[in-house]
Amino acid sequence: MKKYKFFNFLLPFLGVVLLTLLLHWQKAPAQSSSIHLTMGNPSGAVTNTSYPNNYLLSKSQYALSYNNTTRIPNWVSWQLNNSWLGSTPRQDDFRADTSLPSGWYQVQGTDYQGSGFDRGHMTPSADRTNTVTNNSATFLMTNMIPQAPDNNQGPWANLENYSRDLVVNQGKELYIISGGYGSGGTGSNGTKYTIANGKIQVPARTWKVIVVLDTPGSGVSGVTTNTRVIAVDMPNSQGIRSDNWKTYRVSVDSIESNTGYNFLSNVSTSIQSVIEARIDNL
DNA sequence: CTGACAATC
DNA sequence: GATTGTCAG
Repeated sequence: MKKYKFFNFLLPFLGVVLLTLLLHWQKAPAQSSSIHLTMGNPSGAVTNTSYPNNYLLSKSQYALSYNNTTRIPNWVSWQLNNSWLGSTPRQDDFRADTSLPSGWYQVQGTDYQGSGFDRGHMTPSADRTNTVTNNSATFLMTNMIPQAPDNNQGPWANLENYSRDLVVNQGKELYIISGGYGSGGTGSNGTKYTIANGKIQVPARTWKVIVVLDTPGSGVSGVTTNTRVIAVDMPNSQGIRSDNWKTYRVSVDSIESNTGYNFLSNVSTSIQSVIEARIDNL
């Protein structure tokens, strides 16, 4: 009898503990737990097949909003710091992303062949060289957009190299978001609006937003009105190969108005309004 | 000139 | 795997 009385005494406490755990478990999926979405979720993407054109794919290596109409990501977002970098060689295993919801077309590793467009990485292979698994993940076709070779291998690649330099040689931590917008690009076989028999759309422009944190690990609170933000918007076209990426710098505000996305939404609006209006000039 | 990175065939 | 091209050191 004594034992039962003791249990009755404990019951309310047990109830509170269980309820607290339950609430936490329910809340967990709702928030963007991904480190790659530290600065925000630009389109409010959710992992819900009711929104096939803004479907959140959250991987340990990066997060993205997939568009099942264009068959390319709306945006891809990833963290870049020293811990992601190592000596793993490029895996080159371009392949379909089988994690897409069943019934959706899966862009094949071969779908860009003969199109005149590169399978342009959003999260670069060279930004994930710490393990074979992480490098290989960048070759999933959901991380690709059809990119004009002169864009991808020219100023776009140079900005990627510059970004890694900020991490390796200046100790920065970056939060990067990139994608395309508009319709119709000019690749090595001319202007196209779609490739792969109309299955995949070709964007007219490619854009990128890079938040440069002086203190790795400082997160959103490391962002001040002095924080450097590099944003670029360049044509998805041939003929720009030898252009300096710096000539394509714009404000985050201009990319927001062209894409309809809201960047850095986890940063206080008073800081956002300053750093999103500024055009990088370093 | 070489190595790293972006690719294609 | 071989080849092409750019860039940084």
